[in-house]
This record gives sequence, C-alpha cells and structure tokens, in this order.
Amino acid sequence: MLEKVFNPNDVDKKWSSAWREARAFVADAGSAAPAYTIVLPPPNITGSLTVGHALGTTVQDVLCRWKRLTGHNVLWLAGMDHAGIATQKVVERSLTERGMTKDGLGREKFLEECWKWKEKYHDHIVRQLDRLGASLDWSRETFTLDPGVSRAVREVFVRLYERGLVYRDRYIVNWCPACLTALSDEEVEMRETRGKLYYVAYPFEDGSGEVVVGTTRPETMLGDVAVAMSPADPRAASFAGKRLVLPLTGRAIPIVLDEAVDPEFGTGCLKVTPAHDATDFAIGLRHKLDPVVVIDREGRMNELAGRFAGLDRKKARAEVLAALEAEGLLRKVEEYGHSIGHHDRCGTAIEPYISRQWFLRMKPLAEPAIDAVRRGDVVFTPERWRNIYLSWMEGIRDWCISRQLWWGHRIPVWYCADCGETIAAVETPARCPKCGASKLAQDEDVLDTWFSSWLWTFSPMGWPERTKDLETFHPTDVLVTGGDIIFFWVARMIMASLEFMKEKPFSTVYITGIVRDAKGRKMSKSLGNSPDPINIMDRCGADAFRFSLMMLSPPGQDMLFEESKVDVGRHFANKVWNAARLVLGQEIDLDAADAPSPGSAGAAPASGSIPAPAPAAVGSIEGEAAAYYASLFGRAPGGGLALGWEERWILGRLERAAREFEAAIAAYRFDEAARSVYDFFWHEYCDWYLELSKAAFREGGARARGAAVAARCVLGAALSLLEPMMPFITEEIWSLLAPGRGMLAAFRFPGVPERFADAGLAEEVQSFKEIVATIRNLRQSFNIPPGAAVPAVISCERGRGFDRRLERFREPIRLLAKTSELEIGEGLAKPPGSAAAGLAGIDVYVPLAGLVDIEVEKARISRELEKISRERDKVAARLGDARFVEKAPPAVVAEERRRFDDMSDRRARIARILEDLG
RNA sequence: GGGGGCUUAACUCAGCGGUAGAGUGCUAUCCUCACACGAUAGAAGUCGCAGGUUCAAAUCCUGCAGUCCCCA
Repeated sequence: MLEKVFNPNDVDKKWSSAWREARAFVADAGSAAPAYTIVLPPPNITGSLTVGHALGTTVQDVLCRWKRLTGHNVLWLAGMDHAGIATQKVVERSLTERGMTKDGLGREKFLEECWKWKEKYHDHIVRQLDRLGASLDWSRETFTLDPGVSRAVREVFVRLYERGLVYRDRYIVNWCPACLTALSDEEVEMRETRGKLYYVAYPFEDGSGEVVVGTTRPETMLGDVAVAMSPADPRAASFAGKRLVLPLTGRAIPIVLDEAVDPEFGTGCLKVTPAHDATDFAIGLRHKLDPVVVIDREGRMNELAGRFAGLDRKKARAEVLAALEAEGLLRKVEEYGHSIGHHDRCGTAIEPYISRQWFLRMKPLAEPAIDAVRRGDVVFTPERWRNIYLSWMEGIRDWCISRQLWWGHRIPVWYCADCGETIAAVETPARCPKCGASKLAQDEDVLDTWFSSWLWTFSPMGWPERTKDLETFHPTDVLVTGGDIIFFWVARMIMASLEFMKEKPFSTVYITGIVRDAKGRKMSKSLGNSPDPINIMDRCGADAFRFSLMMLSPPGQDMLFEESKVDVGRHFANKVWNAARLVLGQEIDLDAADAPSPGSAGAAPASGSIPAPAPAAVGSIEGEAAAYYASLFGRAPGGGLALGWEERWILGRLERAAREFEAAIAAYRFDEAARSVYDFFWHEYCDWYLELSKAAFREGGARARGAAVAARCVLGAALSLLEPMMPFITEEIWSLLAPGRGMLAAFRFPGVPERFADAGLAEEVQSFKEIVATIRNLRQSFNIPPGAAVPAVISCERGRGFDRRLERFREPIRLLAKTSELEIGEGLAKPPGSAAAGLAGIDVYVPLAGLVDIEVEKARISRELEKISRERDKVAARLGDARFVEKAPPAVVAEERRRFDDMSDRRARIARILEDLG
C-alpha cells in the first residue's frame, strides 16, 4: 500500500537522477520530429536562484515538457552567464576578506580567482535547476566565456568594426566611480532625489555687473568653460559675446547662445561644464569649447580644481559653497527635487566622465529589428510589451560596449607600438599589417557582458560554423524572460540574430511578471525578503511549488508571493496521490475470463449499463475505451468490459479538459491550463467519478473491469496533462500505473479521442448532481447525522419522462446522498412531515417524521422563495422590454425564456411547498 | 512631463458585452473502508468613483481617484 500522504523528497531526488541517467532531455539534431527550441536565459554565476527564476524556469519547463509529450524534438539549452561587473565585484569582495586586492594579484591571478568562483556557483545553480525539475539539455551546456562563444564574440566585433559600426571615440559616458568603469545607458537607474538648486553670481569681466546661474552641482563650476543662454532670452542680444570671470578660479569664460537652454528654468543662464555633464558636453561640441576635467575617475577633484584638489566630490561641494558664500557670490539656495543616475549594480551615483571608449552604432541594426516586430515576425506576449520595445528601439542610442574590467571578453583589438595602427582581429595577430612590427599591445578593456549574451540564440550552437544544431534548432521558438531586460537583452538579441543569422532569433517573447513579496515589494537581497526556492521545495516538494506558481501567476502580471501560497499545489499534489492510491488499490484483473457477475446477469444492472460481450466490440464505447487503454498502457484489457453512464461521462469530461488544457498552453495561459486540469481532476474525477466508481468496483465482473479501465485511462491521461507542471509526482505514479511503459518524461501522449466527447450526457448528469446536492442540503438543514440513511421521494412533473431518465441514477443517488428507500415517479404525493425542495420539473421530499420544525422550515422556504422570485423578476423585466426582445440575438432571448420558465416552475413548486406547511 | 499595469468576497486573484467565480480564511457537521494536505453543506461582493455607448456593462469609451512600474 502506498503512503497515505505524498512524500515528495525521496521521489523528487529519485527522478531527477533517473532523467539525467537516461539522458531523457538530450535533443537529437538528426531527429525527424518537428523541432522546438528554447534557450534558457543564462543565470548569473554570482548568486543563487530566486522565486522569480523559479517562475521563469517553470514556464519554460512546462512548454518543453508539453512539447515533448506531444511528439516534438525539444531542445532546451542550458547555460550560464559570466556577469562581468557583478562577478568581478563579488570576487573582489572575497579577496578583501582574505586581505588581498585585485591589483596586488594582477590580471592573470585575478582571473583564476574568478574561474574558481564560477565553478563553485555554477554547481550550485545546476543543483537548484535540477531540484526544480528543469528538463534542460545539459549536454549542450554553454558558459558565456567558453571558447566557442568567445570566438563568436570576436567574430561579431570584427565584422561590426569592419562595417564601421563599431568605433572608438573620446566621449562623455556614464562612469561609476566605485566600479571604475564605463557603463551603458541601460545600466543607469534614475532615482528621484531631494537636492538643492544653488544660485551663483558670475561677474562680467568688464565689471558691468553679473549673471546668476542655477546649478545642482556647484563643485563642477571649477570646470566651467562658458555660460549659455537661450537665443530667445530677451537679454541675449546685449549679453552675447561678453565674458565672465569664473569665481574661485579667475578664469575668463564666454557667454554663448544655445537652443538647449530652457529660458524658463532657474535664471535662464546655464553654466556649461562639458567634462561633467552630458548636455553640457553637447553644448561644448556645438560651440567648440574645450572641456576642463576637474573630477577624476574615482570621483575626486583633480589638480585643475586648484585648492580643492584631492577632495571627494561630496566634500568639494561643501567647500566650494563655503568659498562662494565667503566671496558673497552665493545668491540663493532652493529645495529642488530631481533625478540622479545611479549604477544599477552598486547604487553609486553616476559621474558623467569623458573617456576613450568603444561604441556600437545602433541605428542600422535597429531598423530591421523594428520591422521584424512591426510585421509580427516576433510577437510579444502580453502584447503591451511590444510598444515598450518599439518606443525604445525608435529612440535608440549608440551602445558603449567597453568596460574597464578584467573579467570578460577582452576586446579583440591591438595597437601597434611603432606606427600606432589599430588592428581588430579574430585571431591574435603576430605583427602589424601596416608596418610589420611585432610590438602589438591588446586593448586592456573587456566587452559589456551583454555583448556576448546578445548572441545567445546562436553562439551556443556553434556559430559562426554552420552546424547541424543551428540548422535544426534555429530560430528558436520562445524566449521567456522578465520585462526588465527587454532593452538589455531581448532587443539586442533580435538585432544580433537578424544581422548575423539573417533570421529572427525566436518567434515569441513571453514576458513573465515580477515576483514580489507579500507587501508588493521587489524581492531583494538587501531586504532579505526573497525566500530560497530550495527551502520551499524541501518543505513542500518541487511539484507543489511549480504548480502553485503556474496556477497563481496570470500572464505578465506581477505576483505577490508568500510561502503559504504553495499550499494550493501541496494540497493538490496530495489529492492526486490519493486518487492514484484509490485507483491502484483496486485489484481488478482486466484479463479475467468473463464470468457473469451478479450485476450483469438477469435484470438490467442498477447503473443502467449494458453488459458487454468479451472482448469489447470495436466501435462500441467499450471498444473505444479498450483501444484507448491500449494506446496509453501498451496492452489491451483481455476481459469483457461494461461501461456505465458514469464512465462515458468522465471520459467526455476528460476530453474537454484536455482540449482546454492544450488551448491554454498554446495561448501561454499557464494559469488557465493549471486551473482546467485542477478543476477536472479534483471536482469531476475525484468528487464524482471516483465516488461513483466504488459501486462498480464492488459489483465486480465486467462492470468492475469497465470502471478500472476508465479510472486508469483518465488517471493516465491526466498524468500526462499534469506532467509539465508536476513532473515528479506524475512520474512516480506513472511508474506504478504503467510499469514497463518507460518514463512519462519520454512518453508520447496520444491525446484524448474526440469520440469521448458526450455533450448529451452532461445535462442529465447535471440534474443528477443537483438532486444529490438538494438531498444533502435538506439532510444538513435538519441535522441528520452523516451516517444515517433517510428515505427520499423524487416527484417528477407528469408527462415529461423525467422519471424514466432518472431511473439510471437511482443507485448513485442512494450512494452519494445516503438515502434508504428512494421513490422516483411522476406526480408523487408529498409524504406528511417532509422537508421539501423544488427544482425545475422536480420536487424532492425527504420524509422526516417528527424532525421537521414547521416554523423553522417555513422560514427557510420563505427565504428560498424570495430569492428565486427576485431572480425571476429580473428575467421577467428583461423579457418585458420590447427593445430587448427585438434587438438581442434570438439565441439570447430564447435562453432567457427558458430560464424564465425554469424559474417560474421552481418558484411555483416552492410556493406550493410553503402553502402545504400552512 | 510622457506611457503602461492594477483596483471584483476578509485575503490572494480569475472572469473582460448576455445567470458574479476559484483557492485560502470563516460557520456548521463529520477522523464515512483514497485523501483531515480530506468530505459535505453554508454565510460572504452596489465588481474603485462619475459620466457615456448599448436592448444589455466587472466587461467597451471618457474623465477622476488611489496604487505600482517604466521612460524622460
């Protein structure tokens, strides 16, 4: 006997290693089956996976597993990212803890430390992904610094250099004074800051007065080279060409006119510091003003700052203000809120800084990538991300791709010491192609990490070689990621693939929501509000975690996560486990000789089934079920089968559930997919079918075999639907249900035959359920102990044949509503002292001699009557409106009429019941 | 300043023109031979506010409020 409660820990571990050993997820580039490819967004080697990773990973796994089940050749490509700045920082920190420094170690030794770090965290992440059940192809695992990818990166750099798209220039860039490197615009995070606006007077050189400038960064004034005004400023004509004395330095600077100045802002006069502000840099270029650099790469004032040299930029501000105050030039200070750029990795305020960097011209690459999305070649899900992508792409700016780091792809450029030639090459050149000298020095810098990631759909498959993998698996199908890296990554991948592969990288971009804590805050290490997925899974199992994530995260919507949410999945996993226990616990020999069972001999069986010949005839529902059983389990039941209405019904519902599931997955509605299989399994299969099947199992013979076949078929098919979301528990149950059939992870799910759909039955079963619910309700209203059977009378309206149709439900009603004698007939009299309820065309009586308190019963029924009357009135009002009858679609009107009749009928019945009570 | 998301039962969220739903929680009964991680029954919502379109609006449109997020 199986354990009463599902215990995920051993099961999870067992199947993780079984899949790996069987190489179940290794894709076959030579397979004839349709290919389906996803590349895993490579996790950073700096940390461990978060709940957010678990969400994205599960989504990908659900897609991959479902595609495998439905016969695709699936490649889910594993890999990890070297994460330049982040890794370099953590390694530096660990060096500091051990009393060492990066510079003390030197480049080579430092890189060795980075590789050690990589190995350690790589293994950790692999374990996490395994624990989650991710069906990744590890045989093709790639790291972004692997030789193959490195070669691709150099190739791309050189090609772009040769096309003139990569260029080197001295330009103002975003500089992180803590990390000592340039950054791209995307790595700068604007933060609303409450600062001050300082008004400083600059006197005219000729002593004819002064102008006042407004600035938030007074310390940069030491690097001012001009004051700019708008040409539209009324003072412009008289001020233009005049010169000012820059306070604290005595340098003379001109007044220039420039459109970039907002005459409404501050005093309308803008101090121009080209070396330390991007806008000023542009003004400086327009007016041919040489920048004066006063702040160094570490954010300290340099020797050009005169007596302020050596001060940190913060300290310098205070000192400059004090000096200005002393000279009586500080005119006013206002509170001022504005946004300041910060490095998204370390939080340091960005220092705009002039330096020589490598840039990539983006416009020519962006155009085809914009078209691809406009045409619908690449589709965003949810759709609204498309506009975010497009608006960014349309305003795209050049990408600063060089980083002053050691950990990363070294820029494949060499400089000739003799002639100064710049050589970009894939292979390290031996000598200068221009002068032949061999004194070549490689550029010290590395490339932005995203400069390797943007090749991720094809570089791991061997590009620039034309490999079998590329031929089979590129373009990929879906990219699953968060909206926060559309600019960093998604957009650039589209550009790279179109440029180098001449095809799109993927057809669909599925953007997941962000996982937040219960208070809606982003999960972060500093807040400590990010639970470790491993702990959650150790407590609840991977399946519960995965299923809950799928069920509770609507597409593209942020998800507020707390551990208690995993309960849905945990409870469900346990339900699935116990349903399997019930089904597996029925020891039915499907090949048994067809000994006539007591139920199938003589009078018609109580369940209304027809005794089937053995073996099941082709074309009959029994034949269909037997054939389906064989397609799932590999062998046909040998004995005769008898299927009752309940088997036909549940097979019909299975068919519907499978259809809904498939449609939901195709629409990337993982919540709906989870819900449809959950509702079917719990509220149809378990609540109704398995309860009903118990009678058939007791009956034995062909009925029991029929029930066993149906119960196992539905369970087996449901396992296939559940496997993408709950791979471990389903694999375990499958191994018990279908021994010798191989692993579920490698199973080819045959689907559910359309022939099983049986809509006609659904309506009758609905009234059966209503009758059961009504009797149960009456029982509880009168406090009948659950164990006690009570008689019941079902009185059908004369002449409609309801009684005959209900006959087949006689035993099931007795079983599920726990009745003793059950009378079904037309126009039956209400037994004295009965509790009663009215359905459409049917009265239900439960005789409870002596138990019914007339007054309580009258109150209860009055409430009922009121409720139905209210609803009926609403429908009546609608039908009474001529415009509705005239304009609404006929089907809607007819449906309303039917409802009105139903309600009228029920209302009349309830009214009569009330009347009878006196 | 521009753009977007969200606002539905106590909580978390589905539904997005035609009968207001789920899970959790709550109330009552029950350890009924798969499951107390369970069963059965029940209570619980002017679907943020105000207009408009429509025979019909949680659902479509406009405005407003609250809230969160992008971009500048």
